Amino acid sequence: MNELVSHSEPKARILETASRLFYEQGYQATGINQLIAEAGVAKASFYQHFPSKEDLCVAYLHNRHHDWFSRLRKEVESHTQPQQRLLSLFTFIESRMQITNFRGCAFLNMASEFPAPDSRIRQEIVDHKTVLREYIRKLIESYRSEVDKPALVETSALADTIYILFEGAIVESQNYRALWPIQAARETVKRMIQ
Amino acid sequence: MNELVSHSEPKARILETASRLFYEQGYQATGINQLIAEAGVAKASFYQHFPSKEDLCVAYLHNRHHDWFSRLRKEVESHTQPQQRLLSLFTFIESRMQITNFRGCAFLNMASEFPAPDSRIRQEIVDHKTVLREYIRKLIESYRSEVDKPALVETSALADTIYILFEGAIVESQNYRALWPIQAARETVKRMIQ
Amino acid sequence: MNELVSHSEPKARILETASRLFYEQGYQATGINQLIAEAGVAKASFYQHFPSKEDLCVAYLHNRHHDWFSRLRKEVESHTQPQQRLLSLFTFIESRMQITNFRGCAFLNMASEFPAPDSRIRQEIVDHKTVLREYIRKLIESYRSEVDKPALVETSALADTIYILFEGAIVESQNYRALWPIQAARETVKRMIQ
Amino acid sequence: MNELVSHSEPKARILETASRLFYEQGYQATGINQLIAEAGVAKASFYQHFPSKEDLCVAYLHNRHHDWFSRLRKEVESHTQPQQRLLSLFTFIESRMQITNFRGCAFLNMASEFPAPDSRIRQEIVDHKTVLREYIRKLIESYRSEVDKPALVETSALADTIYILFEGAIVESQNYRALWPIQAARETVKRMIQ
DNA sequence: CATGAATGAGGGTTCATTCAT
DNA sequence: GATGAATGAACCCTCATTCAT
Repeated sequence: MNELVSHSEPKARILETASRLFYEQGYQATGINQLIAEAGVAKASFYQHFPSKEDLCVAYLHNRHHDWFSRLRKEVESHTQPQQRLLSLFTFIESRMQITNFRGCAFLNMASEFPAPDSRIRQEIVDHKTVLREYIRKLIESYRSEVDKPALVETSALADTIYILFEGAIVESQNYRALWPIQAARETVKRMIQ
Repeated sequence: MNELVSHSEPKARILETASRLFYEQGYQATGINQLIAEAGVAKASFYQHFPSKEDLCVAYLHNRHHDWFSRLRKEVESHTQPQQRLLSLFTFIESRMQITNFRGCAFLNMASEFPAPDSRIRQEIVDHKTVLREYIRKLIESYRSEVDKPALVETSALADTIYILFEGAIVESQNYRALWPIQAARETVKRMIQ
Repeated sequence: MNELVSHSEPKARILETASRLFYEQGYQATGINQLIAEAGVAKASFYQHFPSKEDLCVAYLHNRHHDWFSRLRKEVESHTQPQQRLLSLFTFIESRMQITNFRGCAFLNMASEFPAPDSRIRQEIVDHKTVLREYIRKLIESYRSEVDKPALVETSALADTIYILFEGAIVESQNYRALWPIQAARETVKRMIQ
Repeated sequence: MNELVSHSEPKARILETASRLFYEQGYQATGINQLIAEAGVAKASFYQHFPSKEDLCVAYLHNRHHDWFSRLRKEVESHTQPQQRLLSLFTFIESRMQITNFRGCAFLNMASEFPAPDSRIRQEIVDHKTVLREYIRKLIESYRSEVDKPALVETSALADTIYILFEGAIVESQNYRALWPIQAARETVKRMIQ
């Protein structure tokens, strides 16, 4: 076996390699040949595990959704105060953006390459964002149930505002390759919930 | 000449066609062959006007920047009240998203396909967003100079918040193929500047 | 076990499936993967029963020869008059062409895909046709021994004429997807043996 | 330029090579890689001239139809007596079978590989055979208008019989790699028209 | 005896670019 | 200045076969 490649199972190696390449280079810029070369797998082996490149992409997004969310939850749940929990959303992506060299959101990037609205890939992306939006809404609910502060806006409206700030912060951090958009969004949220 | 093709100059036809295809399909998904076929131009003619596909992309972004901004300014300047001007940012993209079938921001979409930070393409994108960010900052300054309201946050902080809401609203409207993210952002801004 | 798959023995299932697919699609157009999938057999199991695709093809032709001939004999032997027996050759293929949606002769079709003259596959085909030719010759002999009619041509010459008409009728029925070539050949034979 | 290849135009070289390979090996057995290698043409050049392998096949059949027919006509028209003209049909294929090493009819062979009845390829094949059938019918008409012999069967019936004998002779000559089927068919026709 | 994973070679097709005219 | 033919590299995918279990 090629000693330069991981000794994990082929299917796992393919998914790991795809996760890296799709994220770093994009979907279309990543060819099957590069993918199998870096995964150390024969071409037909790849297609035994994934019927098509698109199927691999769906698996990648599905996998990434769980990875990313478990990381996010871990970060959020390391805090106990509702306000801190909300703010940790931004601390989390601040850290992620640095680690990923400001590549941004894997899901939004993928959506840019898939204009057709009804593809399975777009569905995975919407599903991911829907879960995130709901997660933020629940953090707001917890905050409001614990913190005694007059509500100027409805919970769901506040949640969507924070969700949109969160998303905007990611794409602008990616664009400028800088952390100020995330920090600005966090400060705005801090004022909203203090 | 193909009668289905515009009679404008070849270079202009190429740029018009590229604008449509790059935006609707993405950069990588648009091949040179499709481009010259739909532009009604010979292949060598194309390469005489644009040394490479990447050069065409730069020209496309440059061109689009001016188009988009002139449209935005026209919309904003159709209002006189500072608050209305600010809110018209969101009215504008609400309209644009519907017209473009929720394809989102041409610049952010392109950035997703170009991870390399130092490319001319990324530079065009950053330039565009920098101008937009500054434009919003100036709208805030006008608002604050005309409206007598105690400032809770600095002008530049408010400007960045609105800028990030603006960007987040676009990407989420694109993602969900819905207008609620734009409307939610606008309502948030409305509360901030009342 | 896949309930859609027959419960016969694996080897028999493979042969049944191959008979259908090779005949309907052709040899080259039928992949091993499709074959084992539709037969409900594992890939390695397939290669245990048939060392290669070509071996399977030989078995298919061998098998088909016996099937086809037993059907033909049954049809022919349902008649007692020598003339009727001869004409039933054409009635038989008229019926077969309709049942098989005008796919034609399995052996001639296979020969088209195997130009190399010395292959085992070509040998199977020649063997089949040789038996058929001999069968027709014997039908002629029976006819001549029973029917008292002056012979204008030698028995073997008449037999070959009918054999060639038979073969020509099949390929042209296949070509035009029509029965008239078979009917025309039968009428010609009828005149020859009246 | 590769000195081993003809100096004719690329498109012509492709068609010549395809004519040889499709006929000798079959359609499916001939890969694009082999084709372009033997034609001495780059892959993309091939696709500039022929949008697909199927298109090349259609062009091949069309081309072959004209070649084959002009050869046949030349042979037939070298005779003046109607009977000789008819019999020269068989002399012609007797010669052709030897030249082509008993590869048989390019059109019938191709039909074996294309079961789908509505393909353009099948249409080319049917068109070819329809022209041939009509040609034979006209030869019969000429014969009957010139030769004073009581007609036992209708002209069209006789024409179809000879057509079917012609076709049967080709496929059986191909099968046995022998000339006797053609000679047998010719003798039969000779008796019918003497 | 049966299996599913793995393979190298090749399938047909398209890519962005260059060249001779 | 404009053209269409030609190119090598790469595209995604499937082939018949083998091997370890």
